[in-house]
Amino acid sequence: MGQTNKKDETNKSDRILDAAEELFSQRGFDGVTMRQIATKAKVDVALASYHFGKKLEVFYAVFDRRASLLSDSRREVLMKSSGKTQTLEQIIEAFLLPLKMAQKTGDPGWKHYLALLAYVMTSPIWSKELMERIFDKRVGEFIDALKTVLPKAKEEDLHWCYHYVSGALALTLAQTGRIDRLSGGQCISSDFDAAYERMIPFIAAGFREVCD
Amino acid sequence: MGQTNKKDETNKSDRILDAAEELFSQRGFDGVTMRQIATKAKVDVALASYHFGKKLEVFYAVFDRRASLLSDSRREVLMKSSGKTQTLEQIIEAFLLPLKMAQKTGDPGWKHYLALLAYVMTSPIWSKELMERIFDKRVGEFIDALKTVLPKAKEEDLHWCYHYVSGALALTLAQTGRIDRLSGGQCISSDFDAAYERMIPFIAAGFREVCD
DNA sequence: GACTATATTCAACAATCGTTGAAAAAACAA
DNA sequence: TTGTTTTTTCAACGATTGTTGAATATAGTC
Repeated sequence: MGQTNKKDETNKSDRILDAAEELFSQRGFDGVTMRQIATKAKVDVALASYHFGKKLEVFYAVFDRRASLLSDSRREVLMKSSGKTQTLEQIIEAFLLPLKMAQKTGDPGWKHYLALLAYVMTSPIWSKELMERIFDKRVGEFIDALKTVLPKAKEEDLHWCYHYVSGALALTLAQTGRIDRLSGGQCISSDFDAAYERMIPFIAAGFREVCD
Repeated sequence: MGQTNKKDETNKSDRILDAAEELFSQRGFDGVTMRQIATKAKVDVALASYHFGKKLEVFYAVFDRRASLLSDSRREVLMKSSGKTQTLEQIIEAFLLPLKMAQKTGDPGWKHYLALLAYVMTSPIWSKELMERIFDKRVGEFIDALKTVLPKAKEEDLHWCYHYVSGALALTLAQTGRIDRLSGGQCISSDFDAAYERMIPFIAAGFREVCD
């Protein structure tokens, strides 16, 4: 096999996924052609089909590659902190931590993937089949954790509040650059630290108001 | 002219925009072909080009058609309530009111348009040119109104909090159906009343926590 | 070395894309 | 009516799309 060394950056199979990841995150599934992916990966057009099959399967491969890493990390963090008595803020922080860590790696691939995740989360067509597959499981665990600190909360209210969290998060991951423009440069889309720092107290206060 | 009666539902020019609106909101710009638009509008393929020009200009025409209506309505509501002393909740409610009203018309066109707006808001490529054109102006007015009830707020915090609002709103408008699934049918994506009802106290509490 | 399996390239396919010019139809003005 | 303008249809264009089969190159095994 020519694919023994998985960390080799000259590995063409990985280069294809990297290129596809960046392009899909910016232009969406239909806005990207197989030839654009191949060109960016510096690879022949036919090679992507050889390794992954149809264009749709390339998209799935890109999405799945980091989905489990993210979801597993989220489960681990939530489980680890579950036994102890904890605050609402700590639960929210635990939920956001894997995303923060992914960003912190400095790997541009993760930055692109988070934008792709935002694209999938907000898309009526992709949301169902792709979020259901991996990420939906974690939401139930998150909401269960919230119930321990918000015992009076109605199930319906919890889900709507999670919906707001999910939306705020998605727009952050999307990094559209709009907040840069609206704030006159005072805020920066890619500044995830600034985003998370305020998001936690913002969300916690919202949950307490609606669910407590 | 064959286009005298603007309200005639057999008006082909309008039918094209209606069809394009629905398709673009579901599949995005690149996921829709001129032929799909024409087929849904029951019109020849060439007619869309005749009336609006390039495909991109069809997209712009769809976006612009309702953008000013929405933005003007938002300015009006914000202005009308500006003089009086008002609560944080009232300011937020005023900001959301035009969207609520648009939904309340029962016109499926508006429902599709709001989903299209969510698509544009969360897209790195469309957000800049399309949101800047019309909607960005209203955000400054909204934040100015917030300053009157949150005098101690830092500009940076206000913008980040608005960013969370914008995200929560976008995901609501997108109507992805995910909350239906996660909540086991207890919540429904298209139930804007339920979404807004909780969004206002949620957001208000968040603003107070971060900006007060 | 020879042999095999995997990886990559090349060339080309049918299908579909957005767009256009000319013909035909409809609406309008006189 | 006749003439004029606008709208709509028709047919087709060249370009690009995803995908494939055969040819070539590379790596692995003996």
